[in-house]
Amino acid sequence: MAYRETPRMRARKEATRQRILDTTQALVAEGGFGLASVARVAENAGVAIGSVYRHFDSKSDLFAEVFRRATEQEVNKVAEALDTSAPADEALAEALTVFARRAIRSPTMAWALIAEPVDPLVDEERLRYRQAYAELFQQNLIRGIEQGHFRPEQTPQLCSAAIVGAIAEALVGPLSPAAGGLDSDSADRLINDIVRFCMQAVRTGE
Amino acid sequence: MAYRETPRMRARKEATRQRILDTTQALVAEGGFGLASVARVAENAGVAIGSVYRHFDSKSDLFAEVFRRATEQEVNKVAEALDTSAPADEALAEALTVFARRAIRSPTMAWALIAEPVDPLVDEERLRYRQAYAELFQQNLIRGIEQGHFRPEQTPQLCSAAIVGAIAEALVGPLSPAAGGLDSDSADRLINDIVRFCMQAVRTGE
DNA sequence: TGAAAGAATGAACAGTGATTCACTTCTATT
DNA sequence: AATAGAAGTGAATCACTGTTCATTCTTTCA
Repeated sequence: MAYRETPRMRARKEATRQRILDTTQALVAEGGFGLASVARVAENAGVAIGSVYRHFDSKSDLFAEVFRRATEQEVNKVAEALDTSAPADEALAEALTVFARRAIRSPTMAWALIAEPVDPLVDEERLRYRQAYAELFQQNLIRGIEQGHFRPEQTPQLCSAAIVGAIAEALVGPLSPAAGGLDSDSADRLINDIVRFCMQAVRTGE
Repeated sequence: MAYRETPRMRARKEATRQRILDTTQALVAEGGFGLASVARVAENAGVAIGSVYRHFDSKSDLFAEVFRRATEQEVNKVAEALDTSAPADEALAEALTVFARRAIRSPTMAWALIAEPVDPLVDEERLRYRQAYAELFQQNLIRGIEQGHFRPEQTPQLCSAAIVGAIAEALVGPLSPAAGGLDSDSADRLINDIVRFCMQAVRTGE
């Protein structure tokens, strides 16, 4: 035996792996999973096509991991916003604001994570991700109902789906093909409108 | 000159054209535009692949026309529901019910029309279709605001997008991968929940 | 240094699907 | 019946991607 994996090599391999992941995520943010062909990923990452397959079993695997990474970030941000001692309605408003602001900042990524059809493997991840959101919102809605802020007769699971859909469509639908980015004023107005829409939908009449 | 187009021939051509359109629409309803490859369309329509290109310049053209047809039906149904002398809020509730019921009846078609990424040409049509909905809802919302049923500070265009998104996501998201169809009881409950969500979102607190 | 073993490479392959076009079949007219 | 002109055909072509693997390059260690 003349060769053994050494820490240096392991670190280098890991770095390449991360570079491939970063590159892919950047491509997805730019044009969805559809833009991230293996050839393009390889080129942007500065490796050969074959090397991608040294680090990932298949393109689906790579995509699933990118999806997981990107999603985790988003869910964590929302979870953070909901994890507060403030009243449930305020917490929800804040969480929706965070969600919307981040989606506006990268609408293509938002679309890719929420709605782009990709692959059965990614769809599996997507279910988990929906589940994660649903659980977060569900807890918040239950808390809000207890506190008397939210209407008690609504179905939390459905409402969270409807909220996600409302945000996604309001953002990526009418706005993504339009001029590059919207100025921060209209972005703020948009976020306010969306949050108001969703809050009003779940909130009790006071 | 030995051949001239005759009414009989024109009718036959038109019939084939319609058959291709019908077949394509059926495939889209079954599995989205992705299922409608030219080869499959041709086979199901009982013509050769090349014949499809006698009737349509390209697959994109065919898709755009199918999209237009299918969409027009939906928009008309919603317009019908909104065109009433009843109060604006009742009209909206009815329109949303119609929209949701029809989407539930053919969720794949709903998804294909609302969200499936297809083609720049279809995207153009999609914008027109959004515009059509936005105009319909906008008029209704304006009427409802005048009548004091809807909150005056909301942005009609945004709200209609949010509504479309909420319905779409609530329907196709959590429900399409599940068992084939849902029984009529849970379908009714789902429709009620969605309509309630949207109505509550735009309606004034009374 | 040199041999062993892993890492990297990218041309070649395979699958898919839109589009073309040389050819056949059909229709209407003389 | 003969024929011009249109409709119909589907195998071949083109374009695009994911995946493989024989070959080359690097790293390690005796």
